[in-house]
Amino acid sequence: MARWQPDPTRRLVVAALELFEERGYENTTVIEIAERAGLTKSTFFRHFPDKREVLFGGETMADLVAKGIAAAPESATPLEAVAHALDTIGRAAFPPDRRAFGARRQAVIAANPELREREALKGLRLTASMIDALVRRGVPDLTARVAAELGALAWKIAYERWSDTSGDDEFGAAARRALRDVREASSAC
Amino acid sequence: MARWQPDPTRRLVVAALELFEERGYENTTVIEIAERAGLTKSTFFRHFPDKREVLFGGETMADLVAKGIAAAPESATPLEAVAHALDTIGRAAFPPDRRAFGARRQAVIAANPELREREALKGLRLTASMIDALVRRGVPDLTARVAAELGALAWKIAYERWSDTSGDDEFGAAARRALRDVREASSAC
DNA sequence: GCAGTGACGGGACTTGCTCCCATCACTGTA
DNA sequence: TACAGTGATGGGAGCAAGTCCCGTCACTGC
Repeated sequence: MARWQPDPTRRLVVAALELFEERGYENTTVIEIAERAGLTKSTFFRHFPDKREVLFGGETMADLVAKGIAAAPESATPLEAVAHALDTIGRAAFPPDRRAFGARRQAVIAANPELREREALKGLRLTASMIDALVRRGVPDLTARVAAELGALAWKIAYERWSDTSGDDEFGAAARRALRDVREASSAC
Repeated sequence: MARWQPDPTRRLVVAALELFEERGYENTTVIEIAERAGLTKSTFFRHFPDKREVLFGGETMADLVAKGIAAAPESATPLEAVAHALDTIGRAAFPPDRRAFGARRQAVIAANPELREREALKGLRLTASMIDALVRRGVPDLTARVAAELGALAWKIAYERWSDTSGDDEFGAAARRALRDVREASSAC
């Protein structure tokens, strides 16, 4: 018999999400999460640097976006490069079967200030990563900052729509629509 | 003789900033901050909800921006309303004699992940507040979100320039220039 | 003179998080 | 078959953040 059950990281995430839904983030102890996953506190902190991160670990969106922007055709404008990146990400990190998980995760995050704070930090990282990738393409600094900010907003809107709706959209389509909407709105400011 | 020294909140902020500069945020204990201010841990947590907040408390930028947007002339476009708000804030919350403090504060925040995280949350609050104020003016939701995002970026750039430079600019002027730059950049995306 | 009031001191307690060491199924090698 | 690594986990000591509750005492108004 195997010494340990497989995929401890995933088990911790599932246990945490369940407990946060049942009794709220702040009424849940790291020890309780670990126990439900059949592990201990020590092991929890070997898989995640802190309690909040259990809902944010895994695929780092910032890296994916940076790669996507770098891979965009050279002729693309800044926002077109961002669109290319969002499209790539949709295929890589948001398969349709993860939508239900995404919706539950979003609800838990929205209900807790600490988790919203961590989400805000991830947003900053995403933006910083986009700025960096755009500057590497030769985009002027200020233009890159604006394009990244608009791209991050589009990403946020797309993720909201994708996880909230019960339709059968894929993330890429939602992202394209969101970016188009953001573009239109920015010319109406 | 008075029972307590005056302005305990300010004394705590000053003590915290000094200690963070001397030995770093994470090598500084709440007890140490309180002791340098001539107080105790209990009193610290009566003035601030947590350790991070000691550098973010006080004038809440989100409220000021909301008031500034609401007070803008009715004919103003979304971004003009934002400009009006930034201008008002400059006069109210960023007198020239606070620039040195602002620069020290920024350096400490930049050096620590926890403080950057809190700053990111404040940024979200600022944006949310701007969106709300714009929607109240009848601005469509998506337009409001984009204008708020651009406004928040302008605010950030203005604060960076204002606290970093040794010139004699006032915050309002820096904000106007930043918003104009952001506007130009957004049409180059 | 005298009973509130309210800011502060102080200590007990929970929990997040770190560190260090022991355990033991699995691995490759002789 | 034997045997010394390896590496993920268990477990416990310890520190600091943050909460709670209660006592203290200069100030206040009557």
